[in-house]
Amino acid sequence: MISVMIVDDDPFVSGSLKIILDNEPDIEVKAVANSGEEAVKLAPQVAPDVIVMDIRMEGMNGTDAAQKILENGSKAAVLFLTTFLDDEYINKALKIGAMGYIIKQDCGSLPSSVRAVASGQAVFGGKVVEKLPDLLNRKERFDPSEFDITPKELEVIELVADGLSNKEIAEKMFLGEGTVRNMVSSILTKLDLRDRTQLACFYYQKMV
Amino acid sequence: MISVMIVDDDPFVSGSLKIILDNEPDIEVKAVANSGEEAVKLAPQVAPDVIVMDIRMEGMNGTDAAQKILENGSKAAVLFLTTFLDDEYINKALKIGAMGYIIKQDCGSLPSSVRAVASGQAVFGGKVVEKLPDLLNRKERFDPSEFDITPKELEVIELVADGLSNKEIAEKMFLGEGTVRNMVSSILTKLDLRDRTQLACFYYQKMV
DNA sequence: TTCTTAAAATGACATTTGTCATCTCCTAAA
DNA sequence: TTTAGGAGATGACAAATGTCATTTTAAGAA
Repeated sequence: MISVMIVDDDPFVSGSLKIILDNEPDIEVKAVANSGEEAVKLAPQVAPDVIVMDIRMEGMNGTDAAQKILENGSKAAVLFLTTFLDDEYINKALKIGAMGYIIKQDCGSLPSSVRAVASGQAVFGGKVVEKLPDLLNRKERFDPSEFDITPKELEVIELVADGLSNKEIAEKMFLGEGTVRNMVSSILTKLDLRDRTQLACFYYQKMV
Repeated sequence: MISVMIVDDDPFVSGSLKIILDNEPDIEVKAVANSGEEAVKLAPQVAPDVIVMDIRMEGMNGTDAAQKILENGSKAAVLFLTTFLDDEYINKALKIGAMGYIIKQDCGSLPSSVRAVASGQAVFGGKVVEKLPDLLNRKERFDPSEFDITPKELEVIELVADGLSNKEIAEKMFLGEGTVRNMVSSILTKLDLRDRTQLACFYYQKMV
């Protein structure tokens, strides 16, 4: 039997998660916390095998709470939930030793993810993995807002620096090829560069 | 019902895996391949949801086989098995879009891993995750003689990776523009790349 | 609702790029 | 000496790229 603690500041969400997980014969929700602080307090008493935790919460956020809990000696495997792709958190989640990072939307996969995490495997939402190499390598000594580079443009930059053609980028981002061309063009203007190769060089010299 | 194909060049291992997985009510082993080549051949007919594959095999290795299979349009989620921590393979596995990378030893977690992978989550053995940040940052050293890159070609590569156009490179090296074009073309062939941007990426990822 | 603005797409265009066949030198080996 | 081979060059060509003007679409503000 896998014992679970759920942490989410939205009672509706935590309630739903509890129902989903309690419905599984081999999973038991032992506690529900409505904030990071409460989770830190409950963890030692409950001693769950798995902690399912929202990463973005009012007050103490998910990663900080998890860090505290693990520092306090908990053996729990932490499985983070996120509504969308929070790039910024993945790094920290990995660093503190989280065992999972999945998208809230596909709750259908939650039980199997909990089991996998309980058995010592690490689980990531599919989309997260695709970005993993980029995310871990990025060192951010470049401030995109400085040149008002939009998030979408940043994505294009990373794909160009991965060697993709405009057509490939278009497919990956669900845009028209011409659009990508325009975006690249606009990026080049903003960064005062001439072509995509210079953009790739810029990326590796200034952004990685 | 999750359909699975098992790939391992050790019949004892593949047999054991089949027994373990067939024992699960919601998992069905549809095929067992004893080599990478066989897996590539079988994949289109079997069309499994998940491919459980040994990463280190005689003949075609796991990553190459998986790459081929995915290129052929298979929608399968690939779950790699490894006897211990094969650092070298993780990078490539991630790059080709593998959905799992776990340790053979803890077969107890295999069913739950298969389920998680089938539901679109990515799964990694616990120890793998700890090493992930290091692994992704490390770059394999590049040996120019390996690809018989001439010294002059090496110079061209560096200039391309500096963002220069063919014309600029030609001026700098006192060559014709066409010659530079041919040299770049030859370099691309040798390194199995498509265009100068990919060459620049290659340079920063493998050569600097 | 209408108006406004930003994002996305289109089409036309010049340029760059990558590939290939071919040609000219030049040099080293026979 | 002849010859084979490499480096460099040329021309032709298709494809990809970057730029620009313009249009369509979607979403918000009025």
